[in-house]
Amino acid sequence: MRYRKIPDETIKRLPLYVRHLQLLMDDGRSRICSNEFAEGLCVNPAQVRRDLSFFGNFGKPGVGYDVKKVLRQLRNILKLKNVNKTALVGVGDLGSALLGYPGFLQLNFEIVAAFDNDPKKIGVTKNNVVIENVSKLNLIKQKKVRIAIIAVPPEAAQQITERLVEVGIVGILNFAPCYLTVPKKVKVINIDIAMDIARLPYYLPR
Amino acid sequence: MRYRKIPDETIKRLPLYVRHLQLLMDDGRSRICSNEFAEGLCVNPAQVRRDLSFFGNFGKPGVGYDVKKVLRQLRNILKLKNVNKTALVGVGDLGSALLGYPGFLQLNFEIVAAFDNDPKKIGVTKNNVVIENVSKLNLIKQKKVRIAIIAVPPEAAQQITERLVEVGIVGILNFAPCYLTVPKKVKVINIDIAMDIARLPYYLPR
DNA sequence: GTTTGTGAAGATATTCACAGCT
DNA sequence: AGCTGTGAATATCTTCACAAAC
Repeated sequence: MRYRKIPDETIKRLPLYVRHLQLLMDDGRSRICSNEFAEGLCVNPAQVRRDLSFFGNFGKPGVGYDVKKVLRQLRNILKLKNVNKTALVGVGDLGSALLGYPGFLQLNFEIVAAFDNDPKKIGVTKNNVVIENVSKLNLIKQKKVRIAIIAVPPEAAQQITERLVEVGIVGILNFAPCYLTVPKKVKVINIDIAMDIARLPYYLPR
Repeated sequence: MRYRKIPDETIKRLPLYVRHLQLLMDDGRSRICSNEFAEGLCVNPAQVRRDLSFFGNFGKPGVGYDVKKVLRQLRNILKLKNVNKTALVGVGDLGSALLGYPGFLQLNFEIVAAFDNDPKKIGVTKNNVVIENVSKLNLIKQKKVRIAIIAVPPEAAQQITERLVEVGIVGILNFAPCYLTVPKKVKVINIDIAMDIARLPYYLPR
């Protein structure tokens, strides 16, 4: 394998591979070939082989891939081996749902701090996390949290973002329906639910 | 303009254009050129022009685009002009949040039916919608609903999907962390929150 | 002068197809 | 024989750059 820039599209698929490998392992499978693996994920087998080959020669010709080994490698590449401490800003309906979302824990993410500006919510404990006033975002620095989830209204999102960057956040999962401006070192991933549903009618018949 | 298959990537951007045009209109702008429009969305101006040109000659050389006209056209293309009646299956934390999500109404989506299998929830009214037993999915047929949001655990998602297709659903927004198998006529859009956060640590420094 | 719409070029991503390893 | 890893071919998407429209 020679060095090449790893495509973003590859990185997007790796978590899917991790989840599927986890299922295979739970099923007691120890080996898998690219054909069967790809079929389970509805992707092209060559795609799987190329994606994996960016990171090393994980497979054995004539045999396939060792489920456990590839799983370990991918977790390592994605930096999911150690707990990723995460802060949540905005504990409305969506934020509350995210606080209890089991998918995060499965991937080794832990929400260790939550913030809101509603006096009625501050001090309340939800899913073992005490909701703090947004004025106390400094707690993020103390707790050395580097990842934040933004679930506030769009008007507030940019200001919150800037304060999050100040206290050391370098990765943001943004649920607010707006574009965030951040320094180059900070990575933002946007989840814009309304934008996704908005293109659904286009594809429908009649 | 000659006919060409419209790229999926273009369709993904149209809802963003709709939202931005809405903001411009609320600001009282009546015209906009591709340069300024693109800047507001952090995309390339040529991209905007090409995206729009797939659907007709919306702009005037030397002048730009008429905000109102393009907004109307895009809403038309995306089939957002009439109310899109939507059913929600699964009224847990996430489902509840979606029931109250203002972004849907802004785009002309209305959740007209909600289903769950928890006896404690059935009969309860949330956001003006009565939660029904999942055994009553037939209501979807009666109400002529064509779009559904799935917010159930992954184990239940495929079975629910099949029943939804039986009662006439042709578009699905799937929040369950799994791949759904559907007939060709049915369009599925997946929102997999855990998969999005799972690639965030990869991009972080150190 | 300004800005569109688009052919052509460039960039990126996917898939084929097969040499080479087990 | 079975399967990987990958060069080459293909497909898809983005951006440039400019003639034509206003």
